[in-house]
Amino acid sequence: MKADDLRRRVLDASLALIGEKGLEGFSMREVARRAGVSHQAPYHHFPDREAILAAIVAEGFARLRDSSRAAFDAEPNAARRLTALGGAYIDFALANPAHFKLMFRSEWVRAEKHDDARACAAGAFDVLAEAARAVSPNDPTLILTAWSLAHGLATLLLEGKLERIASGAPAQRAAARAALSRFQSLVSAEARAKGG
Amino acid sequence: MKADDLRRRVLDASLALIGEKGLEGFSMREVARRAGVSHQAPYHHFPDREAILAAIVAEGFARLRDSSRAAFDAEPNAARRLTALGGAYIDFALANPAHFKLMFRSEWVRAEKHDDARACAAGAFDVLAEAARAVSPNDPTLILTAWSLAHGLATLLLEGKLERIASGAPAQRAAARAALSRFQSLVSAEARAKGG
DNA sequence: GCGGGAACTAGACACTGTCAAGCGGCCTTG
DNA sequence: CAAGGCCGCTTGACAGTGTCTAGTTCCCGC
Repeated sequence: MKADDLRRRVLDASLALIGEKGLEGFSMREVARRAGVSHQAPYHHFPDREAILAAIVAEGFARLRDSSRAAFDAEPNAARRLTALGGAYIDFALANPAHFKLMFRSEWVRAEKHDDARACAAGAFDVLAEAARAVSPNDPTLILTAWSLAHGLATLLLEGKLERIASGAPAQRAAARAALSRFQSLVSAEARAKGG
Repeated sequence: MKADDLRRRVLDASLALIGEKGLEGFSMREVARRAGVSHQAPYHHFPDREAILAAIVAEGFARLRDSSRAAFDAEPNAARRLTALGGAYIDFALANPAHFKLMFRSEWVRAEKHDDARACAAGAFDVLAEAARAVSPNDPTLILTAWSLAHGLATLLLEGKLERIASGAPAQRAAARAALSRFQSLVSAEARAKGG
């Protein structure tokens, strides 16, 4: 078998399995079965079950970092850039639900124990921090407010908890976008009030 | 055994177990062991594992509803009331981490499938909706923005993801409070701008 | 006193994650 | 070319899980 070929196959099988059956449907042995190997073969590439999930977490943070960076570079206006980052955050969560859930559920992966996951997470965070500083340099609270808003929207959306707000996934997605731009206009209104 | 005595003991043992070992440490058989009964006894009070967790979810939403209502009644000013509700939301999450996580993680409990959990959730939601309407009656977006902010803060706090923002749990808690009041001042500034 | 059901126990089954041991082929070294 | 060793993988085992099926014990209404 090609070098690390099985490693990649295991990760792909894991993602497919989680996509089909949800996080609780993930199982070492089922992954091995889907990869067409014995139930112990994956242990030659990952020390244990959590290591597989940690690799997915690292991949997730890397993707989030990259798409955040792309959104950052595409929008020159500082206030709109923060909103664009929020949109990228939500888009990422919806496009990679398995990754996203694992990234923020310590009962599945204790991300801080896995070096590459932590490094990728730091990279993604830095983009957001830079964008928040560009809006108001001396305000450490803005980054937390913006992040929490985007994170809350993404998790509630992903868990289907917004049925009471809007009916159906597309309407919920639109509502989330509206909340983001609402936040942007709140920030802008404050900036104008201070400025004039 | 007294009627429903074991039912309560099972729930308490479950919460204690989750508190000690986390969600992933929860096990039907260990709960039975701690309740001092055979591994099958709990099945006489709950159809399956998820039903135990669903009962915890219902209890959680009931508590959240009650403490939200208390916060609502204690604060007459509409804008400050929304912030107070956000504070109550975060306090609830920190005081009942096992409840809170289960309430919003569909891989453990599909809350919508359990009637009493759904009813209690609706009750809690109504308090928030009423408070948001009091701030601005014709703005369906405000409730989602406020809820998402509080929810994002609570989950990030609970998962220990704010280490990059502030070091140590007390500082992170303070940062979350700051984000909430920052949001309140954003909303107030907008209201003044519109008013004048 | 008796039938029936409710609360509980005991045993089994298929499944899980992981440890230990074994096997075949390639790479290095002699 | 032969020998040794390691790497990737397989097989088998073990303890633990959720849940099904079958008992057992005890109380309550007739």
